[in-house]
Amino acid sequence: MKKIKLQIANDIASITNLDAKNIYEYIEIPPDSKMGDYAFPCFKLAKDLKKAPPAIAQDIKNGFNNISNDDIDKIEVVGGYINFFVNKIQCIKSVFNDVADKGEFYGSSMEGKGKKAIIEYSSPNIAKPFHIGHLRSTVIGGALYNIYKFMGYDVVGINHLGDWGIQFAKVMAGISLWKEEYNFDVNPIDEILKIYVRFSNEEKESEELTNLARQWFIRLEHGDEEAVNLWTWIRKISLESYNKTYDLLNSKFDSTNGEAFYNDKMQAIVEELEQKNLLVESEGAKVVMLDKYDMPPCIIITSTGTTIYATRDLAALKYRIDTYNFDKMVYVVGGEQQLHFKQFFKVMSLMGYEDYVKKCEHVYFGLIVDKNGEKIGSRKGNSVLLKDIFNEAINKSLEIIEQKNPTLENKEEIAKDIGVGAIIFNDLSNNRIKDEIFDLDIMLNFNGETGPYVQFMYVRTRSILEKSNIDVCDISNIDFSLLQEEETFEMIKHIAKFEETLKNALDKNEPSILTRYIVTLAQMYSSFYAKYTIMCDDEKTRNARLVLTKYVGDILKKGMNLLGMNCPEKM
RNA sequence: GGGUCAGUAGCUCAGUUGGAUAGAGCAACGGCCUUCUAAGCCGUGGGUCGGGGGUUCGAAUCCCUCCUGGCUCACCA
Repeated sequence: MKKIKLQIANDIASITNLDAKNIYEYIEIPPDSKMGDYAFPCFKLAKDLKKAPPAIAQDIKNGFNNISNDDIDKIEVVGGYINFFVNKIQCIKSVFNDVADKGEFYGSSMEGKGKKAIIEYSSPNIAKPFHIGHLRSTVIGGALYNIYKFMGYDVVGINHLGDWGIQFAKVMAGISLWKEEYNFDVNPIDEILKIYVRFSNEEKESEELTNLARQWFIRLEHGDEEAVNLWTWIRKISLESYNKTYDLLNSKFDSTNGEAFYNDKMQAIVEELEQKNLLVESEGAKVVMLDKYDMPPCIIITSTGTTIYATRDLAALKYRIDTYNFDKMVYVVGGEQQLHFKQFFKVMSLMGYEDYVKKCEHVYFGLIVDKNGEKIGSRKGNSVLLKDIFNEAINKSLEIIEQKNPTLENKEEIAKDIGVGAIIFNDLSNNRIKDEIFDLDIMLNFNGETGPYVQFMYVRTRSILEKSNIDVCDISNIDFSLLQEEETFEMIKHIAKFEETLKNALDKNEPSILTRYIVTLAQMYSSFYAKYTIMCDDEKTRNARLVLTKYVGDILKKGMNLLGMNCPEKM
């Protein structure tokens, strides 16, 4: 398909003596396929050629009379548009050959070859259990990780754990005060959360508690043995609990170097800032003034002498520059932190790392809100733990399976794929910048643009293929003219857009582009399935439809896997 | 108040970077199971693209202005 568009661009270019690249950019797809497969609007040429658009269109059409192009069946002029009708059989043939050639790599490209991308995502504060606020970064980052990899990048996924800082010290202070009142044997991470919540509440009444937490953090930064031991213990049990969730979400990290990892690298950054005359004292803290850039100061050392997240982000980026020499550095962090990233990027630029800062991008996203549009947070005590949400989703899926398909084997495993997949899919189905409404009933609805719907369509394709005994890998005998019906051809055109879709999703760091692509494909296949009998009596037609079924299934599966979803073979 | 993101059908959102008659899903209503999974399909209704101005062959899209909402504005991350 791409080749056909390119050919049209070249032909128009040779007729008009214009640059083929620009022409290619102008070519668009008509709103209705009855109007053609490609269209070239001539309005943009009107000024240069000093002619009315319809006349230009007619001229170009006439020009095509002298060019032989087997891929094009018909050319029509409508107003200022030239509409091209491609030869369907040629087109189907080229798509099928392309899919067959590339196999499981269909849709990938060489775009990222030889390039290194770092994706920082998930990055929870591990002194607390995994709650709903951590979901988006984990899911969006995970999808980007997979997509970058598929597009040929050498990817480093970093879980920049929040295992340092005053927050962590609050938990430590809380434990030191109240450890006798809690039992850490059974479910230590839950007890730690209770302590954190209690500390946060009591802190509002007592400044002493805040001071105590600061003391603990100072001790930790100075390597005090008791503090370090306590820190090590909290980190270990937190990670154990986190890994259970990461397993469910298929999250993969190449590094879990969190903030603590940079503890011994921050002194160097502070010194470098001092050397470059960027640090000033203000209200007892050491800061970089950014008023020239219309931003508040960036705090590097607090008035109590400890570091802060900006310090750690600076040290981390410096370390990554030295260690990885990346081509792209993507921070998957919530939109609340936009100012922080702008500040920290600016400071890094001022230090002379502008070339690297240009390769950095803060990929942010909206909040998760409940049905009433209220933010779901962990501070007000209405904390929603991710493991509880997953359990609820999985249980609901199981109930539905019991209802719809009680004889299914391996129900628990499948319910897990459906429940977790529904949550991932929901998270990735809207533009990531918008707030996400978290409503399990909507995402588990099997009708509509949901994870279960897409999974079900995939299962259908597998179910049919299982019944057939033909070798669907061999397309040498397929009669492509049997797939020319309107909707079928539309679906094949959609298949041809897979690579473009992935490239787009990558360029914009926007997994929802892929999600919507998959939904559309699933819908198209579902209509196809309802309208035509795939296992029909005519062998040639059956074979053609089966091959198409296989390709659709493969792409659906690939797409879901890239998003981080599992896909059951039966459901 | 400053910064920033957003405002499209009753609800949740798309809209190919300025193109042809603004599209999906949910919800509502009406059809379709004796055939490959009805966990599905088909159809109907539903719009001042937040308001107003401007730019031009052409605007949901670009510029200006106003209105509304989210996030954020130095020692939490």
